[in-house]
Amino acid sequence: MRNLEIASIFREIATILDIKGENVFKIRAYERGAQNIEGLSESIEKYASEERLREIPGIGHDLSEKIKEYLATGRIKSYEELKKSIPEGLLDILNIPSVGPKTAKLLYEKLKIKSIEDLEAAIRKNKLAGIFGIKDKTVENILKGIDVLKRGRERMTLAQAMLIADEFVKPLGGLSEVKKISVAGSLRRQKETVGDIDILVISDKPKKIMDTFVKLPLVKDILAEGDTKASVRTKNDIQIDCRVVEQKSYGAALLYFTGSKNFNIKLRQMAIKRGLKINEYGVFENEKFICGKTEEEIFKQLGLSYIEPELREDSGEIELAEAGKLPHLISLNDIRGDLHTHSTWSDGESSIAEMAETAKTLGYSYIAITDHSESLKIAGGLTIADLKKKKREIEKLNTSLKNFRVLYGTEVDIDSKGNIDYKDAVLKEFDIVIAAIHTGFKQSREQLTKRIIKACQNKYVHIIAHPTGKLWGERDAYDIDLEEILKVAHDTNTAMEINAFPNRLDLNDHHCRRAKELGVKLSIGTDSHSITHLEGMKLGISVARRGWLAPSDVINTLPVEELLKTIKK
DNA sequence: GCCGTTTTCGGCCCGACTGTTTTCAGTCG
Repeated sequence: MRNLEIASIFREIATILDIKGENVFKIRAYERGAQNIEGLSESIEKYASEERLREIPGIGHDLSEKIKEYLATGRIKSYEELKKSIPEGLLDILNIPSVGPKTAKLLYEKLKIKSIEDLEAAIRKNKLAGIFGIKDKTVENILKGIDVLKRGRERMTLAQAMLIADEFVKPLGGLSEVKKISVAGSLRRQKETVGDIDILVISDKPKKIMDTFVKLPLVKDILAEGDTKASVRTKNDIQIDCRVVEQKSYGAALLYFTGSKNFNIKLRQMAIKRGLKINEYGVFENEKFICGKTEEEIFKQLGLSYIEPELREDSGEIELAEAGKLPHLISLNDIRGDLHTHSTWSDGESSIAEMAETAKTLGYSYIAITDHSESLKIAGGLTIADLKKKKREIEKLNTSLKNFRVLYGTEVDIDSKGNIDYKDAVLKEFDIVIAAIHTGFKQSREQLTKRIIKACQNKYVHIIAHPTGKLWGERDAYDIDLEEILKVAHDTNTAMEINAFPNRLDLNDHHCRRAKELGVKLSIGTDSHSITHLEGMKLGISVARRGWLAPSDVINTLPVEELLKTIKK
């Protein structure tokens, strides 16, 4: 899987061409190629070996030749030469907000500035001031930009973004001048990480909205403030953009502001073919306003069925919408139970009864209590004696619960050789067994893959939990051949988990889509360690929706009897 | 560099805000 390597090379080529002042469409062609390669759910090697590279949108003759060259030789000659044509550090300068290719080129040509360090030194010596087109304000913005870059804010997780967005949406939404307010951008598309937060407001008094927005308590800096659009940076260095439009443009603005960028471009191209123009104010024929109040009417105007925000990536959904064949996406209401939770028996903070009670209030009809297994001492893994007591507790609880069932489960450890922590005789007592890797993350790709495959092949393992082990901001995914694992999962009727815990979200959307293509069943579990975590299901749902999953792809949409029948091997 | 139901050349999404050179290029989304 060298998709990301190739995508990042194409992106870098685009950047270098940009600095060199090449044709903007050529630059865009490389960016588009990179984007589409990143979005593939199969490995680029597979496309190459099947002579299908040019089926990838945006990959034509030249780019496909470069991909083949890279796969064969490990390098791309023209790229190496291109790199030599500009100083190495110059690319870093482009990462500074407010500094683009034109400025970078100017700085290099006039002052021989080749790196961020050079740039800082030049500013200290007051050398920038003499350059045509650069004055105090520009220098100030560059300095601010360098500061932001150095603090290196990463993208935030979806859960964090939701919380921060609330801090802006609630106070703004309370204004009498606000008719409607909505988050947009990658947050509305429910991406697993969010770069900045976009807020759309409908109002006839944009000035009042702008004034209030830039003065909210969380705001540290105002990056830009116009009549209908403003950008601020919060105290925790997050950029928030706010845009105000009139009611009649709500749908058009929401569509535009939600993106993705490629999705918008595709829609606007479709509009042009129909003699129409789309912008954030509406759909226009010449200068005549056609529609724009709702997203639905704009899609309809283009001959498309409604496309859910989570699907808007230009990765095939537009074509399906044209044919009226979009998948019916799963939603939170479809979930009938949580299949991954912990109780006070291991490292959870709530009792089984408390967990069950809360699950009931969420409208579920079952919950699996899947405490850790014996070898995971640090998380209070259960001994065989513990298991007997826990099972009795669950049986007793189940006799008193109406229309609800607690499933006797375990999250059993897969050891470094791929063995399951409990013996088969113990495993077969459980209603549901999920298996997971908690140690030995640094093993080779072969070893790790083998371990998980061996777990799939165990007759009593129903689900593999958090299959890639990724922890956002803490730990990268461990190196596994997921494609191979998914194939075995399919053959052994083992479900793969979407772990809904806020900093896991593992599998991701691409993995889900691939799993679905291969006919692998998915399970969404919250990995709750207290009753307060159970509501995290919505994050798992967001991954599933972005992964094109329908209710029928996810086992915990089934009634309990059917669920147990389905998972049986 | 890509692409084609206005096809193999001539297009390529569209607009807000900023700083500055005061009419517009650069940057960003």
